[in-house]
Amino acid sequence: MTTRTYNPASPESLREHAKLLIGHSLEEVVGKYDLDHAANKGKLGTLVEEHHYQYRPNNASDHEPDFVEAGVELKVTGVVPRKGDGVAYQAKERLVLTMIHYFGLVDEAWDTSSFLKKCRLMLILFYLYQKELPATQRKFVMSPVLWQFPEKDLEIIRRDWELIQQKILDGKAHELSEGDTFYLAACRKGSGGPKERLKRQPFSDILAKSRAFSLKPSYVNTIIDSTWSDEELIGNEKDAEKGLEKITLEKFDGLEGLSVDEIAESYDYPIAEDKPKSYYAGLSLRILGTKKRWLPEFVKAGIVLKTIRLAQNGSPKEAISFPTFDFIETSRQSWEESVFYEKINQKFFFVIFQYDKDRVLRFKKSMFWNMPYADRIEAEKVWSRTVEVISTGNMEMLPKMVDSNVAHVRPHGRNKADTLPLPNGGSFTKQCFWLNQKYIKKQVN
DNA sequence: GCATGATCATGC
DNA sequence: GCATGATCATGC
Repeated sequence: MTTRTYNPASPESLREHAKLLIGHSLEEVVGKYDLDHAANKGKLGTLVEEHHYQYRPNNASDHEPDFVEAGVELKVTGVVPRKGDGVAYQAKERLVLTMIHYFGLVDEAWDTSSFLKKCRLMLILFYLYQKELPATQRKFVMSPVLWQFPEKDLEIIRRDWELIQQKILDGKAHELSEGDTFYLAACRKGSGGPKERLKRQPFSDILAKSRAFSLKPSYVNTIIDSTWSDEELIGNEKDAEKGLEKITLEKFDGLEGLSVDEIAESYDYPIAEDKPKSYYAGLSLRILGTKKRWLPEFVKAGIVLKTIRLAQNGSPKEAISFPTFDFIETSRQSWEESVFYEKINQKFFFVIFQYDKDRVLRFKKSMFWNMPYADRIEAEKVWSRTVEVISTGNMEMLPKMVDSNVAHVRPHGRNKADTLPLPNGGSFTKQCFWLNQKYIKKQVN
């Protein structure tokens, strides 16, 4: 028998008990011996529950929170030093909440959903991710957070949940993507690779990858930030009921056909003769109601704002580029580990302008977009070919625009001399993935 | 006119 | 100084 020094029915007491871990690894607190003999060596969260709380993890965990009496679900997640300042932390990855059961989910209603039952109130512990250390030796950092979704966020999460459910009802579980939704995402969960066992879905014979509900990394960062301040977000609860998507699109109502200068004037945005590269993004943000260089709601949802200028014939002036990739790292990664994969699974918000016959740039429309399933498959092919080319070293064989109707690879450095090493010891001009202009044209029209 | 290659501009 | 987003330049 163990003596508990906390009250398992009190969320606040559970949080206080978690604080004892700060600055230590689990091994330091409960001893190595116990962990070596742990029945479940898999998940750090489970180990914390078993050994730090001495609480027997429930087995029907998909339907009830870990600490049943307190209604608290325990989550343990990795953070890394934030780029730039190195002082604060940021999420290492998405926070996986609970598995998606394709057959069960379709019969659920949001209010009584197993997701909500389980995740309404979460105690989130953060550890410093260090690759070289086993999980039980990683140190806990930051104050544990007792997280209850604000009403405004919960409304958006409900929509996300319903959208995922709808896709399964439509027999499209295999087409799910993290870019479908805003805060809550259906992330890949499972072994991956050739050994993976695909899942059956209720309304189609096509097998689907195993997925889990997760909070996007961007949302996890918002939770992390909340440990420093209680930021008041713009907007209000009434807005949230309409959904982030609708609110955003409504901001652009009535602007169709107006010239950039006319819009700038009515939004008190500087009218510039020589427009800097970031001009249209800045104007779009102003229309969305912020003077900042980003929109908190978009940051939280991981939505990427892109401005697109179309020529009179409807073709975008430019292709869309992604970050430069490291040849060596890319050649070692799996598709799902790749940055390109991550990027094309994001949700985008396009603000589209078009030049008229007098070469005046006018607002055309705005739209949310995420890459359709078939095109993600095509993008994977382009990526695979790229990996192949890197490994053979025949760099002139990199996929070009004519090789795919979705994406291609092109230089992306300071200049030709700006290179990165190749696995074979040579080096080559920095490259990145691009979405084809024609493809973008098709998607926005 | 378009595909491809090359480079610029900005913010962190 | 560099990553990223944006844009220019060329040759077919």
